[in-house]
Amino acid sequence: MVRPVGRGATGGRGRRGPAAPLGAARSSGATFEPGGDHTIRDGVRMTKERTNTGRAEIASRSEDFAAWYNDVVLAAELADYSPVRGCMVIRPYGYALWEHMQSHLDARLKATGVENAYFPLFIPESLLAKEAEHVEGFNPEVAWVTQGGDEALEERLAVRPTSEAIIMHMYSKWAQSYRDLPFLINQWGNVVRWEMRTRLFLRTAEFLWQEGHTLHATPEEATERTLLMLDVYRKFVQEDLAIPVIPGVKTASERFPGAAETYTIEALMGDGRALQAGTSHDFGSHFTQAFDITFLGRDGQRRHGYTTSWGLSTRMVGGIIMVHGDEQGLILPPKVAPVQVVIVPIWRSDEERERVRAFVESFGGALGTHVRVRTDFSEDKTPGWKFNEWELKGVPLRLEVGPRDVANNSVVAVRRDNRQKEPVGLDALAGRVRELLDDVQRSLFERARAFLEEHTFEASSVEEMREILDRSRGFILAGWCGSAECEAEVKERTRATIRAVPFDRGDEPVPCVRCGEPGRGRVYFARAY
RNA sequence: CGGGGCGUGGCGCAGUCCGGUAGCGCACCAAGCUGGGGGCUUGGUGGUCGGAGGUUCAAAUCCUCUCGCCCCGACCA
Repeated sequence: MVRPVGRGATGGRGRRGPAAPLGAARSSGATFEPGGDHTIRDGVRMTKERTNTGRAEIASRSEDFAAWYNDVVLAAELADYSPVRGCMVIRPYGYALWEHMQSHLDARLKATGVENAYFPLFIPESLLAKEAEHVEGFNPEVAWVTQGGDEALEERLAVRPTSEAIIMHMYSKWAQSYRDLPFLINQWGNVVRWEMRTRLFLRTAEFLWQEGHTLHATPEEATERTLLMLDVYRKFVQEDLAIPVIPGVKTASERFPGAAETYTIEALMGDGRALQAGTSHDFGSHFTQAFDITFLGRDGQRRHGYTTSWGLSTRMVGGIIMVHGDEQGLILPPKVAPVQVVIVPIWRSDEERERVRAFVESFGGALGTHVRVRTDFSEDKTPGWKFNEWELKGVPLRLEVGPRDVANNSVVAVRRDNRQKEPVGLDALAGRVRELLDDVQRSLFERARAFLEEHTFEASSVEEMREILDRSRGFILAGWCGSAECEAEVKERTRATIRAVPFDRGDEPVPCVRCGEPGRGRVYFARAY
């Protein structure tokens, strides 16, 4: 819900006038915040005498994170609700962000030898049903096509919830000899999962992602691939999206249907809830057995191959919003920001405007060859309005250019993450812009890393976990004996799940938070999206 | 699937209890003044009140049915 500004909303920016009388609260109710006071955000009613500035206002991040998130997505024009239940429209600004994410990730995937291809959206039921755990896992959320035109189909078609089935089918056709292997194929596309409850970017019935599928001659090679791709994700998310992650293994209950092992990178959102940022699955020979994928080895023996798959979705757009955003709106990591630098010209008279325009043109073009620059010369908005608008949209760096700057042969640079202003002479502009963008990228990561560290706790009992989760959400490192019973019990009592069993948990025996039996090292628990 | 809320110009809402022929702010259009943190004035455009039935002289308002969306819980990238 996006409301006009000037209604005395809490935590708003740059608003004047007395606080408006309180109206009906948001229907959404309270959201709990780390260390927050659990207030319900007050929706505020319009009054006739109040003057509005007419700009979209967003909820306070600290008071109602969920409402803030929705408001930011809508107000920054990343996405909008569609007439189709559970499906959203990704708007140009949001799609541009996704495209930049794609190009960074795509390059990283290709650097490991992966090639892109495209497989059909429709998957015959008989194929989907071949791997038992796989069907069972996805059944509840599969959308089916039963009719084409006026004709009922002989076999119904699943709208892919994931593409293992169709790709394994093709792999069985293509795999002949060990000389053909490995198959390293990635697909950028959409999938459909009939979700009960949806949220913009975080969980929609249809979403965009990439899914990579590989086939190998040996289990070792498949495992190596699985871990390699997890590391590609880790680097992409940390270096390009500036989001620190915890890599690790999923427990059996959190494992992908049909996988022998599922690996994950887990990120921590600004409200202290965890988000799975990417997953990589080692299937062993589950799928090659089910789909009869065999090849002839060097020794003349026919044997089954080993497969992997790994995916990262538009959900990470939500991750960027929830990790970096602030009360003013989005903050985008420079590497993937659709607009990295926005130039806001300032003028009073027509004469000044033309002088400023000429000045901007004198350096804007050159700057634009290095970074993604947008100049906002629209005449119907004041500079102040533009400042707020582009901050809402998360542009990492703003250059203010007015008559004073023209006179000084300089501009005023303002970074989005901390709003620090500095004058920059034209001769140093290109270099300084690059430095500032790099520094914003770095600072965002550092800030997020500090947040993650400050919100990672140790607990030695379930009670203690509950206290921590009530007081200040985040990751909780705790001992776990390895049993599904204890895992389920903890979930039941705390709503926190095991997000990852870290690779570096050490050998120290630690008593299980629930039963006290020693397990190896500690695992990460959290309430998750 | 359970619980809650909401559908009235593009957006946000009032009006619904107590029927009388639709209103406010913003946005939008025009003009002028403005412009270094969400400007001001004046004048305008725009709505079969989610849909279908019904009651009535008269329905946004009352009755019945229906569709959709959002939020909160159980499942999931």
